[in-house]
Amino acid sequence: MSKYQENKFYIFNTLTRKKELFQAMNPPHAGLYVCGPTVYGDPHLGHARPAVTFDLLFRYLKHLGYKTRYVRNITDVGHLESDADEGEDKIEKRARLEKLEPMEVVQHYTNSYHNAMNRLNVLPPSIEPRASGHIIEQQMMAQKILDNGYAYEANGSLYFDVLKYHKDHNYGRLSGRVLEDLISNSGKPGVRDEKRNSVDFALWKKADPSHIMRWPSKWGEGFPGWHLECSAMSQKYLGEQFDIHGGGMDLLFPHHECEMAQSVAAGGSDAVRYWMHNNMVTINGQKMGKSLGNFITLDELFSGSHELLESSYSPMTIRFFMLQAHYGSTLDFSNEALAAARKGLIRLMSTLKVLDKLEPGEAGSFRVDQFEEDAFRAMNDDLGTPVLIAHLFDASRFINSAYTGSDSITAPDLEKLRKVFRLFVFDILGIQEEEEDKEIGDLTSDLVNLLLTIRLEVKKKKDFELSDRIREELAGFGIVVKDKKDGFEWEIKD
RNA sequence: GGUCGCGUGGCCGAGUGGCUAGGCAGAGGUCUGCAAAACCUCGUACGGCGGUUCGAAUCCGCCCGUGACCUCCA
Repeated sequence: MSKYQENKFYIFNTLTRKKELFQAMNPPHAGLYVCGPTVYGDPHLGHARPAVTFDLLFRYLKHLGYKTRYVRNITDVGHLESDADEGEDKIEKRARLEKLEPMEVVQHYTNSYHNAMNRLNVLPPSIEPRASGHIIEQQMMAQKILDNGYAYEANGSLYFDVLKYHKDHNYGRLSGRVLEDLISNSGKPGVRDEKRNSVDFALWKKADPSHIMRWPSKWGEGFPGWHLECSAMSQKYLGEQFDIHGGGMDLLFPHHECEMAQSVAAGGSDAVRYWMHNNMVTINGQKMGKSLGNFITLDELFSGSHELLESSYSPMTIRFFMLQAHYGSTLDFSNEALAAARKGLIRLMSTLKVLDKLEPGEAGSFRVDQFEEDAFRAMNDDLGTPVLIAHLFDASRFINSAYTGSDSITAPDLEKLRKVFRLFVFDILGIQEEEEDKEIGDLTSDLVNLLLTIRLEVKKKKDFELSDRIREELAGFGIVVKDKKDGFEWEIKD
C-alpha cells in the first residue's frame, strides 16, 4: 500500500469552500498547475508566498508517492497594466522604459526570479511554460470558444461573452461573485468600447501600431488575453481535466474565474478538480504596494537593504517564517516577527546537530510513533505546517533533554526519530542548512580545539581570568564556546 | 459602495462548543567558577455588545477595526 493510500490528505477547495479529501484522477499521477510570475520586475515578497506554498504541496505530493507533474507558467505577454483589457502591456512598458527588447526584459526578470526561488529552496517545477511560446495553443482555444458560441469578434479582437456563458453555466461560482452585481458595479460599456458588456474579457486583442509583441492570427495581428495562457497551457500539459490549480488569492477574480469559464466554454466541463489559493502578505499590517513605499524585493530582504528592515533575513528565515503560518491566512511581516522566526529556526537546526550526536540508551518518555503520526496528521490537514512545526519543537525539547541526560531513547527509536525528523524538516518543509561564509578549514578547526583544550587545563587550575579571556577573544572572531562537563563545544556565529 | 475573509496573551501564530498548541520576548529556578546553551516553572489570551447552550475564543445577530478583490474617484 503506497503512502497516498495510507494518508488521507485533505485540502481546502476554494470552489466548494470546504476541506475535501484529495483523490487524484489518475493515481499514481497527480497534476498541479500554479500561476507563476509576470516577469516585468524584481521578485518580491508577494512572489515568495505562492512559490513556497506550492513548493510545499509539490514536495508533499511527491512524498506521498504521487508522480507529480508540476506546471508553473511564466507570463511574458498579454498582462496589461489595468487588468481591464486596456493600457499598456506590463512587459512592453518596462522594455520601453529600459530601452530593451521585451524578451530581454523577460529573460532578465525570469533569471532573477529563478535565483530568488533557488535561494528559498523552492524546487523548479516539472514544466515552466511561457505564454509567448504557446500562441498557437491559445489561438486554438480561442477558436474553440468562438466555435462554441461563447465569444464574438469585434474589430480584430476577440471577446468572451460572459452573459451568454452565464445563461448556460454559472459565471462567478469560483470567486463567489454575483454577475448582476458585477454588471451594475461596472456600468455600461462606453460608446467606443468594442465589448458588448463591460464584464466581457479579451481572448485575443488587436495590436495597436505601436505594440511590439504581436503575432498573426486569423483575426489580424495581435496578442492573447491574459487569462487565456493558463487555460491553454494547463490543458496542453495536464490534460482537459487535472487535479489541482493553485495561485494567490489576488488571482481568484478575475483571473481564475475567467480561466474556469474559458475551459468550460471550450471543453464543456470544469478543468480543475481542486482550486487552492494562498493568502496575501502584509508588511507591518499594511498591504504591500509600490505606492505605499513598503514594497520589498527578495534581494532587499536577503541583504537587509530596504529602509524598513532592521537587519537582513536569510532565505531560510523567510521560508520558515512563511511555514509557521498557514498558507490560507494573511501573513504580516515585521522585524520583530522575522527575528523571532530566525531564532526559532536556529533552535530547530541546532536540534538536528544534537540529534546526530545523540547516543541511544534506555527507553525514555518520547513516543516516536506518536510523533510521526502527529506530524503526518498535521500535514494531511490542508498542509498544516504551523502544527507540524509545533510538533517538531516538542520533539526538539525531548532531543535536548536526552542529550543532557535527563531523558533517553532506545537505539531503534533513535534511528526512527532521526529519519522522521529529517524527513519533515528537509524533505517536506524544504528547509536546508545555511552555512555560507562559514567554511572552516581543518587547520582552523584543529587550532580552536587545541586552544580550548589548553583552556580546559587552565580552568582546572582555576585561572578563570585567562580562561575567560580566551573565550572572549574567540567570541571576537565569532566563535561561541559552550562549556560542557569536562569538555567544550564551539560553533561559528555570523 | 459591492463581495468575501480576518480580529487570540508584549510580538508572531495554531486551534473552532467543554480537554496545556508552538515560537520569540519577559520573570523565577536547575546546571555552571562565571557565562552561553539546554532543561523546569510562570503569565491564566481570545475586538465590543447582545443571543443560543448546562457550558462559547469556538455557533447566531449587530457594531467597531482591519485585509483582499471588484467598482468609483483621483
